[in-house]
Amino acid sequence: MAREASVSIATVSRVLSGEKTVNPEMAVRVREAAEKVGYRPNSAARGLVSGTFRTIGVTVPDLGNQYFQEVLRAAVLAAKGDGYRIVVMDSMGDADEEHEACLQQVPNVDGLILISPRMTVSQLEGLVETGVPLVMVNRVEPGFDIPTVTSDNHTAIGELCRHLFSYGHRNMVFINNSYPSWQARAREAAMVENAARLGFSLEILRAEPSIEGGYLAADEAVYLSPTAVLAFNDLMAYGVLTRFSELGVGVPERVSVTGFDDIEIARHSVPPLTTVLSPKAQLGRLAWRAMRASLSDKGNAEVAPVAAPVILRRSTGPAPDADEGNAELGVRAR
Amino acid sequence: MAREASVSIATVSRVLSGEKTVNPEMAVRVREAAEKVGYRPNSAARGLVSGTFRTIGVTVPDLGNQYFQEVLRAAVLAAKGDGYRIVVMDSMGDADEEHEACLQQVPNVDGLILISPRMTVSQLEGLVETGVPLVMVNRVEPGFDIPTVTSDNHTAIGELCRHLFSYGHRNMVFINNSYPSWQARAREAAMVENAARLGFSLEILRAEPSIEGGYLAADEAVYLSPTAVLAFNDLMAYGVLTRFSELGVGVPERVSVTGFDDIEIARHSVPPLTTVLSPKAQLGRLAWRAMRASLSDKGNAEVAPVAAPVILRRSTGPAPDADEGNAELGVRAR
DNA sequence: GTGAAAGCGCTAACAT
DNA sequence: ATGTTAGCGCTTTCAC
Repeated sequence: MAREASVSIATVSRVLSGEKTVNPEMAVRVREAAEKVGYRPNSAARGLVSGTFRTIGVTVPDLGNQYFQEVLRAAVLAAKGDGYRIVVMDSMGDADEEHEACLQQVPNVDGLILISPRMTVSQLEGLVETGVPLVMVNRVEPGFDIPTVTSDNHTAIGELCRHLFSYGHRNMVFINNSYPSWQARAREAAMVENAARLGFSLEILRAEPSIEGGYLAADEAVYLSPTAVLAFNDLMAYGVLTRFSELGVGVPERVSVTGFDDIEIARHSVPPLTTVLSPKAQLGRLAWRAMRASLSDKGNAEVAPVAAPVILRRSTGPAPDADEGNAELGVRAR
Repeated sequence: MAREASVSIATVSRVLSGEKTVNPEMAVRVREAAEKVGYRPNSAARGLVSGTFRTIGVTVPDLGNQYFQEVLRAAVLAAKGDGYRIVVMDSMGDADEEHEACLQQVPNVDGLILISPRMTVSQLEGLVETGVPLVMVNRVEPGFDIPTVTSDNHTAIGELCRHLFSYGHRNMVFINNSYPSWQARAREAAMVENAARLGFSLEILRAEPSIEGGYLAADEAVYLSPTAVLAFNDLMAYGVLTRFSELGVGVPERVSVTGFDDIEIARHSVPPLTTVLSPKAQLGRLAWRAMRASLSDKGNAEVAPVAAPVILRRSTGPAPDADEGNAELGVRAR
């Protein structure tokens, strides 16, 4: 390729890196030659010398959960807009795997976005020490100076509880993520707080954050005879719905059910799920924006939590044998 | 790091590449030093000189579809077993994007696995010309000497049609993937063939391969008043189910519905979905096996299609006003 | 504006 | 068994 256009390799490099200091007609010649030979710069070599890869790595705990997929997609799109590529790593929920994959990527990327990371604090410390720019999504870790983007679990759960409470619900079960993620802790704390403040009884269960997890937990939940079951996420809520349908437990006549995230399935369940709209696309975009800021070395601005509105659908209704009360908070949606 | 253990960098390289020709106690010293300094070999540099990256790239058209996610996961696991890493690219259904992403990865990977690739034949040709080892999943392209792994659509659809036919169904609608993928063509051809052979009337619709796509196509389908609706995949079938539930169309009393793939959602829909179990994990494993064979330069063994059994659940039943006939083919499952 | 040359962090000969 | 050295394909000074 160097001599296909009869120029030096330095010039080729300049042309393909888009430097303006090249004779235009020579640039054209180079580009044509490149096209002809099918030449593509080797990005490994390029990264080796320039120390920049125009690539950033992202970890997610579960690619099978559409929630992460949507956050991811927004991040990919935003990054692409700035000429960056994203490579994805599915940690499959394993902290060590996640940590190891990150470490492995470090020399090949300009930065790492950790979505709902599960690695331990000391593993996280190790990552920070490599000096790679980091952005965290859905996890707040005090003491770390890492740009962080989250959604406002606290307000959302407050709204959800008020909604159910105003419908007369006084016995609720919260099926939390069995993995002690930051989100799990945050939501559980908010639930406990609301139970105390509003005055309703609350039981907490734990299950795998998947359809099957919710399905399996539903029997235990129904045994506690609540009038409302709140699940950690939509997948679990969906599993609960399925099991309730099998058990003949009417939703929402006998038990109201809520999810979290508002993924596609929430709109399409029977009945459609009342849930919290986690602004997935916005989280993804903000994550990229934070990363871009880190790369260009702007200060690590701590971003405020993104608002997460409650979406009312038909899986929630008045508690059996209760006054209706003032039940219309939030937005009715399909 | 070179002198942290007071050895030459070559020795470090040898130790970390696991060569046995090193003095054990020196190896230990090196490993300890590496641990201490937090040293990790730069895989870009390593790949640059050795020409091998222990990494392979995989493209999928839609990470949001659990189907692809499961194939992927199996491939990742299998590859990891051989010390290979996998990086994922989501082409978001766009052929050009897919092609471009592949080209970009070529200098950084040892091979590429294309899952349900959508790029044109000439784009595929371009990829082949780079000389990168390729494996295709779910697409057969005559004239290309690319190892290919597929599932047996033809037999599966035959079985599905026989099942419905024996239940008395004579008017079927097939909602195909609107994107003309190889799978779409293969399944449509099989449907047409079965309609002709068994003698039932068949209408073909097209829709986006997603829940929403099926949801939207359901109205059109019901307008054709079939007794059975077969969807290209489970996502679409699920959307059909949702819409039918809204429209008050009883499943399976009035219309039977089937999907394809057997992803988690198929077990958990109301009613649970009769579908074709596409052996996702097996496809992923075989893809990796084929890649490994390519890398070690075994001949490109064309693999036989993987069997895809029909799973009978409650979304299919006797056609209205029809004799039951001999309806029990396949396996009843939860 | 362009070419020559140094070197990014490694591995693979080749020496010792 | 270990150290020395030549590049892998690029970008980036530094001359011209």
